[in-house]
Amino acid sequence: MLSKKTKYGLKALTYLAAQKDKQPVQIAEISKKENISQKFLESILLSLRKTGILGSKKGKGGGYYLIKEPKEILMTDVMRILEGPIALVPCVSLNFYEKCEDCPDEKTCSVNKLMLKVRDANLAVYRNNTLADLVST
Amino acid sequence: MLSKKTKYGLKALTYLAAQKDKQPVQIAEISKKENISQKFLESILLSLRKTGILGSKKGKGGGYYLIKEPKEILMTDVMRILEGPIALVPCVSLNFYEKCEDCPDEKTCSVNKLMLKVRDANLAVYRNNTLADLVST
DNA sequence: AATTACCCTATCTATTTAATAGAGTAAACA
DNA sequence: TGTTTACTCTATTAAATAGATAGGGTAATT
Repeated sequence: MLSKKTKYGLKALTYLAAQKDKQPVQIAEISKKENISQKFLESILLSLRKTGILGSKKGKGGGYYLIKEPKEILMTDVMRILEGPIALVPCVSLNFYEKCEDCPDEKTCSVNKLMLKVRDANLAVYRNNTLADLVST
Repeated sequence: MLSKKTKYGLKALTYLAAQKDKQPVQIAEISKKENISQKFLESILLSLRKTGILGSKKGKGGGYYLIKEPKEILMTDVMRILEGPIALVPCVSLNFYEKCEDCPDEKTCSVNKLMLKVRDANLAVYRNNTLADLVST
């Protein structure tokens, strides 16, 4: 199941991408328009800023804005920041690889075998989609 | 993240599929060989039996066995039983559809848009893989 | 009839998710 | 320069879920 964090994050990013100008948008505005708890949204936008997806401006007229063009923002990056590893088990993860402690041999492990295919399929989707693809035209 | 329930279930099914004869295999044997808590495994195998994947035999010489040939057992069915809906959000689920309460319009929802593609990609994998594909040769 | 192994219910703990509160800090503008 | 505005951080809490465990009950073989 997709976490609300990811859901909210995607909606917020899409909202920012749909802006005509590149003026900062206040958290309160996004939270209101997209039905998201403001405080929760704060932490989500913060993590997107710290990982280089968003920029922020303080003071009057401040808010959050996209650093790059929507079509330059890959879903692989967004999903890894918001949802964590794309792989469903650590032993098939590209960026967060870990050996399973209970599994004697990855080569013959059926879970590993299936999840490798699942990872590749998901990766293909996330690599072929950018934030621009999520904005309704 | 894949639940341990699914992980254990897949390993148990693979273990059964790898049997030469079709004699029932005891829970204790699978639990020992695959490093799975026996009680937890009991409940997993039970749900697989109730959904028509496994058969069971009681008494001496009893245990669990596959009802169909491994290549007839689709991963779509197995995953739905063990892990639940394949879709990451209910609004794109084929078998468990539900409207999102916080989303005004699915047609313009960016989350819906992305998750639809993710669902299709995952579905393709699960439809093209059977239990036979998980057994190491 | 006794054994074996499935079957069911209930409980418990740890972890994670989601939401909330409150205080602090930095930048913009008058 | 000071006030406003809005971002930033820490901590707390409630709810849900996962995972594991215990113990007893029941049905089918031999």
